[in-house]
Parts: sequence; C-alpha cells; structure tokens
Amino acid sequence: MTNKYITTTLPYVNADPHVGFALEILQADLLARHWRLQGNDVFFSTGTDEHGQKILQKAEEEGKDVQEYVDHFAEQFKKLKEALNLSNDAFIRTTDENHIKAAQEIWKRCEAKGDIYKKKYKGLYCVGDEAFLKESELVDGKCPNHPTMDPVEIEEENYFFRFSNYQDALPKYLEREDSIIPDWRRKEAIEFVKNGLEDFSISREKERLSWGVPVPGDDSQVMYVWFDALTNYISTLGWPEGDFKKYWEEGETLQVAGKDQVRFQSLIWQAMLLSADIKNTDQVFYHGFITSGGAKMSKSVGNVISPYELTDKYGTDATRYLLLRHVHPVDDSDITWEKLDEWYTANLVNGIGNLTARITKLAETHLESPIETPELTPMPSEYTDAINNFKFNEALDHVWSLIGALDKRITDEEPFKVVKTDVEKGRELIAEYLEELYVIGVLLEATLPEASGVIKKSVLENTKPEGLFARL
RNA sequence: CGCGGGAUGGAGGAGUGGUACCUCGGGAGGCUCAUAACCUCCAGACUCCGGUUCGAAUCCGGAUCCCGCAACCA
Repeated sequence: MTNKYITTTLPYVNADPHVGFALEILQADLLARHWRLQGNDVFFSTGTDEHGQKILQKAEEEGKDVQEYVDHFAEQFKKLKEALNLSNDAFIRTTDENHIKAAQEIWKRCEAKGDIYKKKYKGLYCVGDEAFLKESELVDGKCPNHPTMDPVEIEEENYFFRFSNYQDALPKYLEREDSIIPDWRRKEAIEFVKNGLEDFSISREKERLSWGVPVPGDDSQVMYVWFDALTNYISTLGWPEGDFKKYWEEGETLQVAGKDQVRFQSLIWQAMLLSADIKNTDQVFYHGFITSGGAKMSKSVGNVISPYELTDKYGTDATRYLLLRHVHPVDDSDITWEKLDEWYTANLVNGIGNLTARITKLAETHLESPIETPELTPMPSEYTDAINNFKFNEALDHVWSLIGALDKRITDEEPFKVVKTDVEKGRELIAEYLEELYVIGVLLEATLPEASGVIKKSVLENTKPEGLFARL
C-alpha cells in the first residue's frame, strides 16, 4: 500500500466547464479510483483558479462583484463532481484563505532563497488588454486584439522570479524518464530548457490589478495569477502542515494536465518547488485536446460541446465511458454527436447493456437461487498494465474484448437449448456466465461506477436490471 | 531553415525490417436467451517523391498538410 496524490490543473473560472477539462478530471478520477481499488491511500484534488485580470475584467463587464462572480463559477465547476460522479477528496479554490496563506508562504521561501528580486520592467502595454505585449505579438506595431489603439510604453516595477537559476537543476529533474508522460513531451521540455531560461515577472502593481494575492511585505503589489495558482497543488494538502507530509513527501505524486501546460507544470512549477526546497512532482501526465467536427471548439464557430450536454444526453457513466475510451489519452481526438451516438449504442447499449440483460434473464428464468459471490482473482495484467501506462482506451478495449468473448461463448454453447434437454448442465453454464459477468462488473468499477454496481448487484441477487444503458 | 509531435481501410486506434491487426460503420448469411440484440463471413488502408535493404507502414533524405509551444477559451 502506497500513499498516492493526484491532481488536475485548476480551470480558470471565466467560462463554463469545458469538455476538455471533463476529460482531464475523468482521467484523474479513473486513476484515483483504480489506485484505491488496489488498496492504496489516495488523495485526489481539483478546484478552481480564481484570480487575475481576465476574471476581474469579466466580472466588471457583467456588472458583478468579483467575489460573487467567482463564487458563481466555482459552483459550476463543483457541480461537475455530481454530474461526472467524481471521487475527489478536495476542491481547492485559489481564493480560499488557506490557499492565499500558502501562496504567500511559498513566495517568502523563494524570496529567502534569493530567487525573487525587484526590477523595473519596460514594455509595450495595451490598454485594451491591460497587458504587456511581446514584440512577437505585434501586428503592424499594434495589439492584434485592439488594432485601433496604439500600444503605450510603460515602465512598471515588478517582482521577478530567478527562473534562470534552475537552468541546471531542471534538466536533472527531467532526466528521470517518467517525470513527464508521454515521453516525447519530456523531450520538448528538455529542449525548452536548453534554449535558455529567462527570469519572468511574478507580480503586478496593485493599482493596475487589484484582484490577486497580496505580495508579502509589499502592499503595492499582487502576485501574478499563476504564481499563486500553481501553489494550489500543495495548499490543498494544507501545506506546510496538514496532510502534506503524508501525501506529497511520503507519497507518490501525479499531476494531470493539458498538453499546452508543459512549461507551466513541468518547468515553472518545478523550479518554484526547487526554490522552496520542496520535493518535485514525481510525474506529470499530459492529455491531448478534443476537437469538435475537426475544429477547435469555440463559441463563434458554434461547435462547443459541454460536459453537461453529454451527461444530459447519455448519463454519467456513459459520459465517463465515451471520454475515457474513445478520446485518445495523449493525442488529439475529434468528437461529433454522430460519433458519440455510435459509440454509445454499439458498446454500451448493444455491448455491456445487452449482455447483462441476456445473462441475467437466463439466470432469472432458469436458476432457483442466486450464485455464491464469485471469488476474485487479480485483475488481468492487460487491464492493469494499460491503466498504469496511462492507456485508458486500451484498458477499456480489454474489458470489451471480454464482453465480446462472453457473447460469443453464449452463442456457441447455446444454454437456452441445453437447459431444455439437460437442466443441470444448462444451469452450470448460466452460473459460469454470471461469474464472468461479475468479473467484468468488477473491472468496470473505476470507469463506470454506477453500472458496475448494478451489474454486480444483479448477479448476486439473480435479477434482471431494467434499462442499463437505454437506447437513445 | 525557432523547438517538438503527427499523417495507417468510410471513422477511431494498434503495429519501430519479414503474409498489415483491432473496434465501429457498410454488405451477405446464421441464431432466437437478450435492449431490432448476438454470432459468422465478405469488401475496404500505410499522405506524396526519392534512398538504404533480399525485403520498408517501420530506417534515411526531401515535399505537402495538421497540431502544441504561441493571442475568448482544456
């Protein structure tokens, strides 16, 4: 038994939950549930990232008090727990008191290490965006978002983080082969470090941006949003006290993130940890993106598919199934309503749903009493190896190969005929099918918790369940 | 020539030198226990151009297209 810590990135609360985040949190949930079933002590965290300029701006646009605004969105994300049947142990909001304290504490430690310094920063500033622009971002010398406004040169004194101090330490961290999954993203990170690390600004003048964590010992500055946000991975554990020691120091840690996060999670955050003398994250797993109809989901294209639309149409378990099996764990995947319908019908309705009905009906009709609870053997290595290697789709492929084999076996052995000529033989066969179905039910515990429960219960009580995965 | 990844039947995936495999979808049969389900069989593919090799989806070079790092958003 091992202590295991797993977390997602924190979604930024300026929009409704994205299906890509649903994918991320489901992957994390699958791992968390699987590890628990294997007897580990698991801490699974998620939450919301609530500070920063964009949120303040959005709240103002909508004429809302910013705290009210983030409260509203935090609720939208918390509701995912029920909609997707998530097993997270914590939900950390970066506006939580203990998080703010932790963010300030890690700031102080980095500062004590000499990694934070004040510097005058001169750059082109777009008033429309309220953000500094890089030379490379300019289009005809103007801000691409606000081509009618001239960028103004502004000088601001900010705090900087000595990222450059970790030019040698980060490659050492990245040497470990499983520090980043998939491995080719690790190469991407190593290359990035090789190209040279530049210190970056980690604060803003409070006058310009009030919605953030105050910089310790300097009332005129607040932290730049993701310096504060990254700290959530340990503030959620109560760092520097609480369960931090148990799960982070003495446990194995895994972060799940989107493929665009490599720099933030595997470099910047790891440098912050090194600076504060805190153990690095053991592993970061980067998932791919979901496109819809071949294009990036966007409101203007009108191809957005929200997690709640999925759960409304297919239900919780089916949504989990669709995202975990039919979306590739690390590569980009495309989904459309047509494909989703097809996957749902072929595998859930005609697959596990029909097989369950088929067997439990036979049992209900021909068995006089329920079977004994089947003795469980260890999970097949095809399944556990796939999960441990983050190949969630292949793990489920294996379960579905068992479903197919059982369907075939019933067709071949014709128990419905056997039972007419040799009752005892027929009953033996049916009891064997029930046991196999039970094993399949057990294998589905981490992915389809509800359906798994229904299947196991039906087997043990010798009753046919109604409408496990109904037709659309 | 900024860095990195990718292109396999209609769709999604596997396959790092030796008869191209799996799932869905399509077509034809079979079965009747089941949610018009299930089983069997069939058709159909390695982006393009070169090279290495007895032999290339796989290795090398080049081209084209796609994606991330890198402008509402995961």
